[in-house]
Amino acid sequence: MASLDPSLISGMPMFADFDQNALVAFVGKGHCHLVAKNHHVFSQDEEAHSFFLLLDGYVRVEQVRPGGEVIIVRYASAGELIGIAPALGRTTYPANTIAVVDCVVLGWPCSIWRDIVSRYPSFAAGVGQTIGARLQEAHDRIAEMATEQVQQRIANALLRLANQTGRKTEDGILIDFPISRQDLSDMTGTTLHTVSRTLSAWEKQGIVRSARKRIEILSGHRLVLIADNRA
Amino acid sequence: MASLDPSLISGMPMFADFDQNALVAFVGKGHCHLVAKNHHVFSQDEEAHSFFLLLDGYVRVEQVRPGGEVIIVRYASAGELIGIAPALGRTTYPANTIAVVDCVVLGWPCSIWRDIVSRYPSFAAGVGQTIGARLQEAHDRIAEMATEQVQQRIANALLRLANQTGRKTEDGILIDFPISRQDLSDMTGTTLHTVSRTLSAWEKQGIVRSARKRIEILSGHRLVLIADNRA
DNA sequence: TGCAAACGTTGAGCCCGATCAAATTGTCAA
DNA sequence: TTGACAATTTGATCGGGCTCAACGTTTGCA
Repeated sequence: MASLDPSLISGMPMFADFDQNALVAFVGKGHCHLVAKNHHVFSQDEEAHSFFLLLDGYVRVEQVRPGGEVIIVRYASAGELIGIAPALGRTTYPANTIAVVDCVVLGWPCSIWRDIVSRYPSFAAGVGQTIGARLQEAHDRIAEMATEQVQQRIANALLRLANQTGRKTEDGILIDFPISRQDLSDMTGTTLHTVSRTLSAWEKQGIVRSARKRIEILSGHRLVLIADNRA
Repeated sequence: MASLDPSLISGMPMFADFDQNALVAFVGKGHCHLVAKNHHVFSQDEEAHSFFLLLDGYVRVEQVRPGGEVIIVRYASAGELIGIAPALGRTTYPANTIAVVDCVVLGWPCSIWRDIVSRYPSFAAGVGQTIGARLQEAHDRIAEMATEQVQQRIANALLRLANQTGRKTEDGILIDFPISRQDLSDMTGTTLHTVSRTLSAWEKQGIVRSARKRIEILSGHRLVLIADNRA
C-alpha cells in the first residue's frame, strides 16, 4: 500500500484541529485494507484491536442475538468511523460489520485511542456527536416499533437509508448497494413476506421501483406521508 | 445547602483518579438540588445548561415523540450521571427527566465539561462506558420489540428494572419506586390492558405480587424462563 | 451450459394483542 | 369521613400481520 494522502480525511470536521503534520502522522499510523464484498471488517465479540474509518463503500452493522435472530443496527457509508469500541468502554466489538460492496477501510490500533481523544478536542467532539446520533436513532427505532404500523416502519427504514446512503438518479433516489427483502425485514422487525407485499403494493402505486436487491424511491414525498400515517 | 461531603462520590470508579483536592474542588463547583416527586429535573429540548449526578432517589427518563406518544427510555438510580448532553455533542436535552420519588441531584454547568473530561481519564472512560451500556440496552430493546412476544418483553422490562433499581426483600425483589401499568406499557410498547392481564396471570401463578404502583418479583427464575420463551 | 441455491411473489388461515366498554378498587385532598 | 379522581381489572370484539405453503425467477458456480 503506497503512502496515503491525508487529504482523504482533512475535510472532515472531526479532524478540524489536526494540523498538516498531525494529519500525516495520524494517517501514517493507520493500516489501509481492502475488504471484499460480503467479508467481515470485524466480528461481534472479537477482541477489539483496531478502530476504523470507512474510506469507500458501504458496510452493514448487525447484531446476532443470543437466540440466533439477527437485527441490522445500521448501514454506514464512506467517512464514518466504525468499530469504535474504545469510545464505549468496551474491549470487544459489539456487532458484526460486513462489507456490502467492496470497501476500503483505514484502521488504527485501539492503543492510540486515548491519546488521540485527549489531544484533539475536535475528534473527541466528533465521536461524541456520532454516538449521540446513534443513540437518538436507536430511540427513534424503539419508538417506531412501539407505536407504528409495519407499513410506516418500512417507509421510515427506506427514508433513513435514502438519507444516509442514497444516490440521486433521473427518476428519484437509488439505494446504492444491494439490499434484500430479508435485510429490510431485519431492520424493521417484520417478515420478508410482509416487506415483499408492501413493496409490491408501492410499486403498483409508482412510489418505488424495485428489483432483486435493488430499490429506487420514486416519490419520497408519498413515502413521507406513509411514514407519518397520513396516507 | 451546607458544604457537601466529597465522600458521597469518592467511591465511584468514575472518580478514581481525582485526588482529594480535586474531589473537593469538583464537588464545590456543583449545585445541590432537591427535586420533589413528579417534578422535572430537566426537560426535553430545553437548553442544556447543566449536567447532573443523581445522589439519591429514582428518575424516569422519557421521550415525547413528534406524534405525542411517550416512550420511557429508562429509569436511573442513585450514582448515575444524567443530562450528559455535552457528551453526545448536543446543546439541548434529548429527553424529559422526572423524579419518581423525592430526589437529590448535584448539578454542574456544562461549561466545565470539556475540562473535566480532558483532565480526568477515569471520568471520560466512565462516561464512555455509561453511554456504551445505554446504546447496548437500546439495541437490546430493539431486538426484543422485533422478535419477542409481549409477555417476554414485559418480563424483560421487569428484570431490567429489578437489576437496575431492585431492592431485596424477604420474599423477592421489590421495585423500589411507584410504577404504574401505564408506565410498563410505555416501556414495552404495548397497552396497559395487556400489561394488567399479564401481571394478573403471573400473580395467580405466584411469580409476582403487585399492588397499585408497586411490583414485587417473587420468582425471578420463572420470569427469566418467560423472558427466554421457555415457559 | 446446466444445475442448485438464493431471492422474491402470492395466497389462505389464524392468532395475538389492540380497541371499545364498563365496573371496581384504592388514594388523596378537602 | 367523604367525595372525586386515578389506577386497575375484566369482558367482548376485531383486524393486522405472522405462519405455513407453493411456485416463479435470478444469480452464481461448476
